[in-house]
Amino acid sequence: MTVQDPTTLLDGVLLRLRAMIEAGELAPGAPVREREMCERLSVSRTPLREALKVLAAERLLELRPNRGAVVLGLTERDVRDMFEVMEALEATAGRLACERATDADIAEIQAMHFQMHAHYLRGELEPYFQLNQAIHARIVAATGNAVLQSNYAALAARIRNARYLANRWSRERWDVAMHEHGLILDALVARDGAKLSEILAAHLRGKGVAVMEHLHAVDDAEVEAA
Amino acid sequence: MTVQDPTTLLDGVLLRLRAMIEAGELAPGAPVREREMCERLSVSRTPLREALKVLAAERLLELRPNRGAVVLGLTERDVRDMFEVMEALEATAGRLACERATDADIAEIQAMHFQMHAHYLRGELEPYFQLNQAIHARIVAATGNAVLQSNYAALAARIRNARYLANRWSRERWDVAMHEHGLILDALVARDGAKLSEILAAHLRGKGVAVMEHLHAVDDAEVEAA
DNA sequence: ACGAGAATAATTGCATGCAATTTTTTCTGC
DNA sequence: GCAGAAAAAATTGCATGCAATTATTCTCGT
Repeated sequence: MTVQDPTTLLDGVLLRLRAMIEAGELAPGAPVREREMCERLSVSRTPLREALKVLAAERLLELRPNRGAVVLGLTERDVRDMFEVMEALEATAGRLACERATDADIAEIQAMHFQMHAHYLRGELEPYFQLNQAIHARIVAATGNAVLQSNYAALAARIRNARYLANRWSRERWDVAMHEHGLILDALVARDGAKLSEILAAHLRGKGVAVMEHLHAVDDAEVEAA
Repeated sequence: MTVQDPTTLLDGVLLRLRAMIEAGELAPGAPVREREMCERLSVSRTPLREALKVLAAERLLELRPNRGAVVLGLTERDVRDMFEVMEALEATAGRLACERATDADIAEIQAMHFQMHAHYLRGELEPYFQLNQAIHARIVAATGNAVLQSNYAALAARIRNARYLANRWSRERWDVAMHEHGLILDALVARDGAKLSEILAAHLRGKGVAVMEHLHAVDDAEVEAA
């Protein structure tokens, strides 16, 4: 009669490990020692090892036979590749969402948009990002396409783990993004699928470019530090 | 010093299980009993159970807590959703492949195309399908985008498991598909990304429609049989 | 007979133990 | 001192055992 809501230990371990990776508590490149992590999560090696296999399948970890697991970081190429795929997925999502979203879906997204706008005006970066992600995910969900949704979510999760992407935006970039979000909402409300698709793709390309630039900036800084 | 090439037992089990599912040896809805499968694969429950978790993460199995694993079939909606996503991925692949494929890539795809055409002329369905799949996969690979490639491969694998999709084509449908493949090759050779993207999307939509129709035909037959 | 409920069997989830591999430490010879 | 080998320690991969849950069979009352 304990408080174990996650149906199984494995589920709990998966949730906790994913959270730790996303939080950066387990940084990219960090090895995951089994016994140590077992103690930390208070489970035996069996469910932990099962979780490691699953996370490796999700490309969050790499399993080196006989040599343990390490948290996967993202190379510049990974980021580029992922943005390209997300662009394709979001473009499709935009088109389909305009066809299939219920009015309630759109109303909800609209509400999120305004709330995000408020955070933007107040310069509250973190809540802004949170809602930003939520809006994009919500548009994808509004397509009613579960496969699209899960593929998108998997990519979003992987990208989120590269935390350096999130913070540090130029004011300009932020302004542009917010403006684009206005266009996104307009197209959605008008149910103009072609336009929404196009705007989402452009929006994501912009984001991708910004991220890549920032990646370079980080690299340069590291080079100088070395 | 046995002949165990797969680095680890888990890998071997994964390979064999995937093959069994794809071959229909494990039909959709069939439960996977652990001990039984362990005997069949000559491994203990540990690596088998790890494999089950991974396959569940890949949506090939469903894990019902305390009640074992079952092979997942595809609902009509699943098929529709998956074709929509594949269409998006292939369209993107077409565009990127035209930008980035090497001449060697294109030459190889061209060779596969002609070989496939030969099978078409001889009415050899199975080899045709094999090459058909290989060509699409090869175009995706030619983008150099590993994320795109793995997402595409995962979807293709899941769809392949619904084997009823494969056989049973109308002659017309086959002719149309072969014709479209000609256009695909032309666009690729001309490195016309926009066109290739468009053709691939249309090609996949056609395939999707054919599959859905066939699905309905199967359903109707089953209804009559009942 | 038939169905509800108890007893039994089978199955899953997890912990632990052991062998094989890898990593670290300690030795040895130069 | 130090590079390299040998030994020790640690870590992973896998098998097995046990408790808990689920499925099956049996029993008994109507």
